Amino acid sequence: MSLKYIRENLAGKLRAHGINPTHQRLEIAHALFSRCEHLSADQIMAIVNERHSETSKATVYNTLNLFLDKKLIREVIVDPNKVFYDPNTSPHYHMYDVESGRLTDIDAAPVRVSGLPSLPAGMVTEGMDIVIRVRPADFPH
Amino acid sequence: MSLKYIRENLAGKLRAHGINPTHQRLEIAHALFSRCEHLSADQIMAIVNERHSETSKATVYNTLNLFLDKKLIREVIVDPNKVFYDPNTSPHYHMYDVESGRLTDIDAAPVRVSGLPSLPAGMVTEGMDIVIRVRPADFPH
DNA sequence: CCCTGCAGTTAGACAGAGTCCAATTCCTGT
DNA sequence: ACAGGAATTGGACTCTGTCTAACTGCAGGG
Repeated sequence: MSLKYIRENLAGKLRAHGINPTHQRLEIAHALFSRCEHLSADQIMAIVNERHSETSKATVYNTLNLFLDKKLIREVIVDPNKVFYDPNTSPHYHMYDVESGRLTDIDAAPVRVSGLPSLPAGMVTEGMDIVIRVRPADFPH
Repeated sequence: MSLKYIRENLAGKLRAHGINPTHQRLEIAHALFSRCEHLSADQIMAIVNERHSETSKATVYNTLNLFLDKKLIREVIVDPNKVFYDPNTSPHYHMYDVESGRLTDIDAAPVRVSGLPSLPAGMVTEGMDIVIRVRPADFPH
């Protein structure tokens, strides 16, 4: 599976979500989807501009918000300082290592949650986030 | 139950958590515990300085972080822009109205979660956060 | 009663994430 | 080649939160 192949897939993926696949958008999508990690905006900008500065901060944010809007990626809010962007849009939850800041996926399929109250009238669920905060056993509390 | 009574309780509460109850700390504790809501740092500062400016930004943040440290309050991270401080330290989860930004408690007692994977070796759980994101049914998607 | 010392508070400078805007560049269709 | 809309850009700006160095105020000892 060549890089070219990945990129062509990416362009199709963007189009499938109604996004015009420009050069910068492909770069950013590639950063997110090639390594399947949770990245923050500044990490993405660093990756995209590794060789030589090609993409501005404004574009990175524009693009990420566009991707969010078109439901190509998800936003994970666990750290008060920054948002993580998650290329995995299948139902899943997260485990957050508070020491290292590392974020791991938890498949939602086997998870069952019961005993939740019913929603207030006129409200609908957008989604449910579960974050398990963990730390190394020897980490100074 | 007079205001005085509430305040004396508060002072005791702070002392019980190893916090020296100064004037500013009591003001901030009162803002959080009298109305049992989820407030952000700037909301707290606005409340405390309603009459005349008495408490600086630095003190508000110092105090909130001190309260967090001493486990008098909890931090709720649902909004990318700001942290909410939660005076309710009993086990509970949250419902977040993405339109209004309003945050409501969900008692943890009746809730059961099963099917979670086991923790990686050497890791311990700090806690589990569940956030149900809701919106009005007629809210423009 | 006045020192001394320390905990708490303060203003303001600073840092980092994210937004906004006006100007420019890039495409695409003709 | 050209016009027009979409995308991108740098830079200024806002906002949340932190840091620092100076200041305040109180408690305990002489």
